[in-house]
Amino acid sequence: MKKFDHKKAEKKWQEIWQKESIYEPDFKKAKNPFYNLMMFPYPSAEGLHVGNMYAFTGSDIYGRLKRMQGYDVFEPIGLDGFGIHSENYALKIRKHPADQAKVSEKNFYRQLAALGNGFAWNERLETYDPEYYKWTQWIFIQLYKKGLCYRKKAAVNWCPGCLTVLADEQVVGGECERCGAKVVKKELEQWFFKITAYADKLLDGLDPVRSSLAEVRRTRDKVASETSNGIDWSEKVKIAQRNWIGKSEDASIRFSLVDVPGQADKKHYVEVFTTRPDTIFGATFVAVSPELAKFWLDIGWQAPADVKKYIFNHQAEKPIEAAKEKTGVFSGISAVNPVNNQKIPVWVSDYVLAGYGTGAVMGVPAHDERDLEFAQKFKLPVSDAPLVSVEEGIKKSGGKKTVQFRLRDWLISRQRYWGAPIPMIHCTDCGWQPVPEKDLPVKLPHIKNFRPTGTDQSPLASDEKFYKVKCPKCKSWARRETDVSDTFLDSAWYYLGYLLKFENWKLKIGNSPFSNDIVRKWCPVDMYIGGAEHSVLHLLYVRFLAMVFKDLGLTHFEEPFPKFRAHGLLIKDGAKMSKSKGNVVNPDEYVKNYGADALRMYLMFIGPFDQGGDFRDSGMKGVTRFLERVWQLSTKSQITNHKQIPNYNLQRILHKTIKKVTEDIENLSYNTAISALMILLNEFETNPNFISRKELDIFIKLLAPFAPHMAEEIWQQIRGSTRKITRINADKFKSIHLEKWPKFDPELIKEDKVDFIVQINAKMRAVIKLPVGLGQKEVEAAARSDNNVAKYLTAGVKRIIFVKDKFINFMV
RNA sequence: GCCCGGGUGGUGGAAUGGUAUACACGAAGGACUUAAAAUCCUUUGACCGUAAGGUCUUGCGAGUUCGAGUCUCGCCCCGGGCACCA
Repeated sequence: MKKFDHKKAEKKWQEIWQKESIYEPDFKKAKNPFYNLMMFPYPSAEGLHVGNMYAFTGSDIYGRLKRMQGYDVFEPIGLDGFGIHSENYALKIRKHPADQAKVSEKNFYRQLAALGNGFAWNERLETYDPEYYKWTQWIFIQLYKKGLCYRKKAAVNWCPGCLTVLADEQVVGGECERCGAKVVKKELEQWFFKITAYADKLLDGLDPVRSSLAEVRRTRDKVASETSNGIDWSEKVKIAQRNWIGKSEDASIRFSLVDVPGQADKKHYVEVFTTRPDTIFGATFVAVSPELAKFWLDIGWQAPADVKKYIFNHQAEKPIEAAKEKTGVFSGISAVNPVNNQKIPVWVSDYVLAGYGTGAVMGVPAHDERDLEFAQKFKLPVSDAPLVSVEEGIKKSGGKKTVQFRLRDWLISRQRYWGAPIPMIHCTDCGWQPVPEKDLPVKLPHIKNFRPTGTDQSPLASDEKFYKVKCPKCKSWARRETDVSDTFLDSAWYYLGYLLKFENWKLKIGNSPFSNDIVRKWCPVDMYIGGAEHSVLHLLYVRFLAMVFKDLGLTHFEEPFPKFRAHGLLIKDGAKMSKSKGNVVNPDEYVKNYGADALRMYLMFIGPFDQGGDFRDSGMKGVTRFLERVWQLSTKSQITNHKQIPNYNLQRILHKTIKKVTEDIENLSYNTAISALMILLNEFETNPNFISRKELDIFIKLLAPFAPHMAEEIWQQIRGSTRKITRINADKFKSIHLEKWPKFDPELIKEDKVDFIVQINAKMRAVIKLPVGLGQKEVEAAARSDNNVAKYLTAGVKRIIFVKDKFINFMV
């Protein structure tokens, strides 16, 4: 028997699928639209990572099930090609990012095509395409006009590696998410998106309490997803977002200040911020952040020299570090505790965070570890004053309840080259003006010197042709903003971008691009799959923008992804894959040697999709064997002979498998779905004479989402000559991937006999086969007649526990 | 420190409170072959036993239950996230 030629078959079907557009939904006429989205990759020049393939395959299998279940599935693909990551690589290999993008794009699409996924290639997009970033810029302007985008001088995160500022979300453990350099704080004026204005909404959408989905359901044209309790997301990711937004209810309490040089006592005050107003009687000092102290200096405080020095030392660039040794200095000022009129010292200390609460805390060493540590270091008293209730603490101190969020506004500007230019113009007379929408896109010029400057200026600041423009308002000379926007802005709306691409980018600026029928029909996204590492980056930004779009009347939905599932991480031989370890798996090699189908199946068989798995070369063998056995069985001549001998047992296993595979794919439990297919194949092989074409057809359909090429090859071979198909007879060709997904017959699944477990004192002593539905008496009799059981039942039976069709337990 | 996941054979991993170790890899033995690869068959948690059968076993220790990998409590270890957020 001839072996399956995966190279030939994969190439052939990929071409035919594309020619026949079998994965292109009819956007306008589709009756059951299903938007199956996978996080698009940034095209690293090293090529597609096996981790990408793992994620894409998982998403594709789900999409293929839905397609066969009769949905009009839209599974788009694109490249998140703008941004620091791609640019850093271009810098490293001394190539212009725009040139490198072309190379990466070609390579990536080639690799993606080789996977055999059901991508809608016509709608593919790249974020660096001017047609795309025209709308990225348009979105920026809409936020600006709505007052959700502003410029502010602030202590921001500066990456000395990437030579640009970063958003809080992009600083991981004090290091740059991209290059790993230690991030420092720098005082700079930057563009921000006011994501904090949506903090409450972002939080509420996660929770079952106030379901924003109810609203979606009312307004959405297509069938609402089955979720009724907030968004249906992996709990892990919801928790991460909840923590990142970090809502807490606190109190702010006013302490009047005394001993301020040259000022009357109690003329000034400080607001301290606390979650523990119940501990206020134990306050023995007040601590303020250096930043707040600096503000006091600015408004006229005559501080002692050492205090000034301390404050200024803490304004400089400094690395973000976790829990270091606390430092501080006594300010000379004292504060009065409003509950007992005690005079306590005010310290300036770097353990107080400027950006959270009021930038001042009351030190209660008896009830707070950090306060205690500080008090011990500086020999401050520790009071044993008793606790009161929270309410009493607030009431007696005259404090007020406040709500705090940990979430900060989204820093959107970058001092880099490879991004969408921020569409703003600064005029000395008129101030900041958005670029008129008709002038979009502001094209990124192809400049020679694209290297980051290391200053607070982007490389574009050296291109006069770019920045020297007329003010849109007064027409006098003005300066264009030369920073570009964060890559995460590109990816925060791409799911809508695919739908604009369907219209060939033809929408005119001035009309709302997102409120058309197509968006109404296809959004929100039905199933979103991606990495959990984006829990507080991408996934938060997308939700934020979706809410803004809704409020601007651009779209009809608030949550872009009612259903999201995070996939796990792939490791190699027990260790994380990394370039430095040299253990990164390149899918090309495996696709070439084993075939895309085999690699797909192996990746999915390796472990639970949401938990990831350990890639071992030895594991490829199992699925390769399996597929070859499927091929051999399917191409055996007698099966095509319509010979059918009724075999009840085989039917039962077949229908059980339909049920299991269907449910497992729905739950993304691909590993167990595959094992069910293996069990069925084993069964087929032991009963080769009982299989007719009907059984084989069902099996091949169940296999189709996992091994799309081989399934198609078998399907078409059974139905006639493949030679004809190669020439494509469009009238006759019907892909297996558009066939109906098999349904199981509940009657056929029912067992007529059952393995009855017989226990004596909860220890299993026998398994006896009995017809289903027997009562306790019959089972007891059958059990007693078993020799091994009988020998334990010589003494009297005290009690019998009986569960129908399952087990019987004799207590002796 | 806090919040999530995990811990099951030699390995990856299965198990609605009811036969623990499905499926696969690996290994051992056999068939085919001049030989090897490939393929096929058998065995494969540990221990005792010729066998029938028995005992033990899901990180550790308790508990609930007729019955616990699964539920509860207390630990230990691994992975991930947050972290001077008052």
